[in-house]
Amino acid sequence: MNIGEIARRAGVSRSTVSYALSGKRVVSEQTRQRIQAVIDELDYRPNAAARALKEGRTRTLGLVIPPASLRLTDMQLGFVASVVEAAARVDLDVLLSPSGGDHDRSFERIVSGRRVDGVILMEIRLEDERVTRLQQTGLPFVTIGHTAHPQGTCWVDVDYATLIARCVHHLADLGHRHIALINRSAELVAAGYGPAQRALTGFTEAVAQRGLTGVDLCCADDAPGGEACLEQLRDQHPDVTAIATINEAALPGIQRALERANIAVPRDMSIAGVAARHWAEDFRPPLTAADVPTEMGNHAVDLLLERIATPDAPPRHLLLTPPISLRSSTGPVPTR
Amino acid sequence: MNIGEIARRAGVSRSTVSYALSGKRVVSEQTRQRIQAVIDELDYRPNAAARALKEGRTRTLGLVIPPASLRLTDMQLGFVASVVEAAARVDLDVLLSPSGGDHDRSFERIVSGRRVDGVILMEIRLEDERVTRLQQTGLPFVTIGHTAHPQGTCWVDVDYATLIARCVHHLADLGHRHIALINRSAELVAAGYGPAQRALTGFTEAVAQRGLTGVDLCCADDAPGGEACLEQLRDQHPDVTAIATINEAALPGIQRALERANIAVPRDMSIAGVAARHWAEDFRPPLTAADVPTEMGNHAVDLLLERIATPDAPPRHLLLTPPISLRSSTGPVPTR
DNA sequence: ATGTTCTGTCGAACCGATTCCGCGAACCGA
DNA sequence: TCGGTTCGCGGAATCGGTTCGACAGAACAT
Repeated sequence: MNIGEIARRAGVSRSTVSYALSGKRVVSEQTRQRIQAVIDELDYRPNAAARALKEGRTRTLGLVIPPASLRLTDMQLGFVASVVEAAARVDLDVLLSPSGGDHDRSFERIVSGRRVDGVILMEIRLEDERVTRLQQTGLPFVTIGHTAHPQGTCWVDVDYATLIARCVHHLADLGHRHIALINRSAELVAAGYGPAQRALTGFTEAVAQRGLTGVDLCCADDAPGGEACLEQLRDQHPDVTAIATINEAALPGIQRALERANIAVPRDMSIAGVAARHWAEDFRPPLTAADVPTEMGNHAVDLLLERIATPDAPPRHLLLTPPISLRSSTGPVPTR
Repeated sequence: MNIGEIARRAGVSRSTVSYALSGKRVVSEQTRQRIQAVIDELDYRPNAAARALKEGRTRTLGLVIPPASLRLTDMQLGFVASVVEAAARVDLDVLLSPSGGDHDRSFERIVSGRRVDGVILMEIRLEDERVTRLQQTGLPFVTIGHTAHPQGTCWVDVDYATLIARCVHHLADLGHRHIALINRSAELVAAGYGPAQRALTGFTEAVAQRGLTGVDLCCADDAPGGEACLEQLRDQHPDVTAIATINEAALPGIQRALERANIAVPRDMSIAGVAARHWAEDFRPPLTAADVPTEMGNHAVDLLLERIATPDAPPRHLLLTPPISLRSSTGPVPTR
């Protein structure tokens, strides 16, 4: 069922079929219709491999995700979904590569086998060999999150530093003087994971600027982690009246621990943070938070398409600072 | 950086390079080493499109997921992850196709453009045109979940009917006489979504068999849905003392509603169900539940590889019935 | 010395598309 | 009637691999 078969049945040459399909040269209306009839009848569609070979592009985007063993967070999942959706809208397919290490077979296959026209890299580290590798090969790429040296690359990221700082300012405006940051897991912080690092930076600066006392805690990225972290907080820092957090997965545990300890939100404790909308809305009471834009994947695809079209244009960045939605989890500092 | 370049630098013909790489013909040890040296130096890797064109296979699997707009459940996400992981283990890539409708462009591209060697279909409906389409084309495929006429196809599924029946029997053994089924959303049930349908069947039969009174409720697949559903249950069926559910996403809401109403689990209400392990373990108290095997994706990949290797072998099924893990959410019926 | 087998390599065809070059027919104005 | 332009189409090269058949030279048997 190849183009030759179509050509034979329509009584034309293969090139004519190709031109009729692509419209890159004029084909008389009646031949075009004859060809189209045969194509419809046989349900012909050009072979992707042959086309990719000749054209030098695959109409496929690579999406490098964290290895499957790690459970993806809702936020990450949201990225994947929006990338796939955005790609589908412009008729591109998405090839998945679960790659953690640096010389991952799947990553190499995709990159050096020219299986894709461009790559979107999720969950990058501050120093990331995959970025260097991609720069070597010259394959267009966009990262979600950015490295320590983000000048030469194209990326889209959430401005965690600013967002957490805004949370701190908001809480300080309400009179809170002792604020805790509930960060991501200790491993991630130790590994130099960008969002965790930048949240800490933003927190520290804002706290200093407002002359507050701040404590920062690492917290495993799940409900039990949140519970444990809140226990620790109550134990070691009883004077804290407000929490800022970027650890959405810990929220259910935090909530549970608060309820058990009979700490009312926001009467006894205020909480603000950065989280995917549904985490914030599921919290009781609904969480005052900057909703992490799920359309980040769309932006990444847009940037990548630009980059594929004009590889020599200076790389563009996108640092998103979504507004903080005031819900009901923050209030004035308790009068004791 | 193609095979010709390697051949020239190594002073051999292109075919010799190919044979040295594939080992399909003997190449003298010294030429092999010379070729390998050049390959290492230039970091050469064969072009995937050219290879796919000649070999007639792409070394890629297609994974058809629900459209991105619908938030994937944790269970579905687990499938995706385990499929990707299993594929990576055998050096296959995974192409994603977010396809809901029947004549989805992305689906058609993958299927008729011969972009993949086989397809894994998630979230199929009882009547699913995509299955018919795949049967037409002759492309090997495996479904996760099965249609109304599952004889001719290859699938892997969870035996929701049996699992829910077991939950009912377990609860009946504990003395419960009034049991509620909290099913998936009304839309899914109406659409003939297999798991929801089979859960209902298993529930109805088991309830009848044990002579119990059973009520079944649909419930939106999220925390607010669970809350609402439990309110409804308390309101309309106050004599229910036990719940069976397959709606893992509603669990947090169910828990919240129970806590607010001061209904202790399992003292006042027993709950059992089918859920991904982490939902069950996050529940307070930990949920007695059949843990949906995350390795379902692995099984799907295995079946698909078999099918690709021997397309004419009779299709195999896999109906998984994981054991119910007794945790602490079920107990004897309350004495009033 | 001659025929046979075995080794290692090469040349060329092929997979299925795209695209450049050029050819014949129709058409036009002079 | 002739030269030039336009239109529609066919032929052939090409992308980068794989694989089949052939073939030179060495090794071996007769």
